Amino acid sequence: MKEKDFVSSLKKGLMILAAFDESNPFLTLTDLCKRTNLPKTTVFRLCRTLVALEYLKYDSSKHTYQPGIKVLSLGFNVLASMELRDIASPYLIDLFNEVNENVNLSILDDIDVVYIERLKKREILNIALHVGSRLKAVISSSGRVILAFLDKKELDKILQHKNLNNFFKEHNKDDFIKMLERIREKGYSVVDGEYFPGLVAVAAPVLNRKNKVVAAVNIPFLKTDIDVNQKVKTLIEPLLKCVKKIGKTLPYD
Amino acid sequence: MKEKDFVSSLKKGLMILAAFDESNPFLTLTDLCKRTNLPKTTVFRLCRTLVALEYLKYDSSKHTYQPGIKVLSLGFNVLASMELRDIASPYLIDLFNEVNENVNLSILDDIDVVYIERLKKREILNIALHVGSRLKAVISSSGRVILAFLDKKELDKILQHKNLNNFFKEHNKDDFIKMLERIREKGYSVVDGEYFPGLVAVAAPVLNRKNKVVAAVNIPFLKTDIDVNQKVKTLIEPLLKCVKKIGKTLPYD
DNA sequence: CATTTTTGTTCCGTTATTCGGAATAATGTT
DNA sequence: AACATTATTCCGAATAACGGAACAAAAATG
Repeated sequence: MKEKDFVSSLKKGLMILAAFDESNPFLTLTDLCKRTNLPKTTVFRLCRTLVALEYLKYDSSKHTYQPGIKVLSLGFNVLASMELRDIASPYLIDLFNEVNENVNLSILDDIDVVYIERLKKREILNIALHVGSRLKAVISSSGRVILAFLDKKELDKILQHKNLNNFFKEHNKDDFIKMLERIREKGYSVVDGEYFPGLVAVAAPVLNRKNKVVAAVNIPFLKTDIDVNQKVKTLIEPLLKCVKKIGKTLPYD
Repeated sequence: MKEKDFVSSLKKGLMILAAFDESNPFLTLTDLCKRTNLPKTTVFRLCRTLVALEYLKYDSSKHTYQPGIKVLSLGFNVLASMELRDIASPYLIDLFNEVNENVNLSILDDIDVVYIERLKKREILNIALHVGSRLKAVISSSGRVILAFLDKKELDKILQHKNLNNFFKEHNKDDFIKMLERIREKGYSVVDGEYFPGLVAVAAPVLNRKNKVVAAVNIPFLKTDIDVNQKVKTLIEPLLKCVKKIGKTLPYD
């Protein structure tokens, strides 16, 4: 289990930073111990270091740690280096204004789909996903549409991933591939309630000028009393226009 | 120089992640050595660890490292935990649509102002600032307006910060404080070309229901041939309305 | 194409540093 | 006030991080 030449204290430190999430922005020392399975003293020492580096903030009155805003600069150095996001952003705003629904931009990372931009309506009910959130590609509308437009070779590599074994116990692989083919023909994907009951999403691929998928834009909505097919129809045209515009604006590979 | 009980390998690992930025998304091993002043072998070992943890990606053909998208999840755990951003976002879109200028939301962190949301026009010329970017509070419109609405005690603490010594060699401190008072009276700040020649920005404070500043919204624009005062006048009203709405929607402290 | 220079990777002995159990201190709880 | 929980300090042991040097692989140069 021991990996060779591996700086474990770095790993442990990052485990601590990663322990915080949306629903747990404040954690005490013991919380962190539980979440990381590291001994108290170790966590304490690492936290002290992270506080000194300002990646963590400590509230001495409540004995809670909180990620410092400085970690943003880590993450955003990645985003900033993504031309895609910059280019897409204005077109996404247009789309958002046109359809008046939430709009997301995501890319494929390993077997996951990661949100890199997100425009949200003012709503009480909102899906707890944000920029940086990950979803299994196989279950999300964006993921499926990206997979559908991938080269066979790349697709195979992903579908063989061990972490998808469970998924393919419940879903026939050949059927899944056939479904992807149908998505490719149509040019967009629709996921209706599979991820979460009552939640529908349509997604379209962003193709660069070499016709390679680089991202996907999706529009999720709740099916209350509306006719889903009708709704999808009204969304598809603006969505497809949007991804086409983004693709055209992208630089060559 | 040695700090007590300090996990230095964690620090070094984070130095590596922090070495990447917008203009340097790809770095080689030697690049990283230069930027961090760490010995080759050490950097190599740390990079190997970060790659294994997927916080770094390695392109073996070009011998370059690149931050993995996974670091996003670190940074965004912070953002996600910020109700403020969530609440403000839709109002910022409204403002953006209304004035058709870039719109930024930022908060104070130490003596810096950090962007936590940013809406951008489709433009060739764009300021190279993004979510996570930091600016000295004393020189930015957002920073100044936040400072202006701070308690005297908090303000003093910031103005005494050692890293501002240089600033207060060139600027008289009393004059600066008087300027802040004027900003407070007006309710907004205007920075005209002080940060960058030809760049103007107006900013207004987001006050929570206890009348405490929690953030600022600003609108930057380039003064080409337009009348700056005129332009400012047209922006102020929508801007002030926007921050008021955000403030009202915020939860109690 | 041969030579030199730069850059990346492995090796390995040394020692500093991380480690974590146990003791102590500080908080909170009943 | 007694107890329980959580945070912090201490310290000796052992590991794991360190970095110089040697080696390998690319690039650059002539």
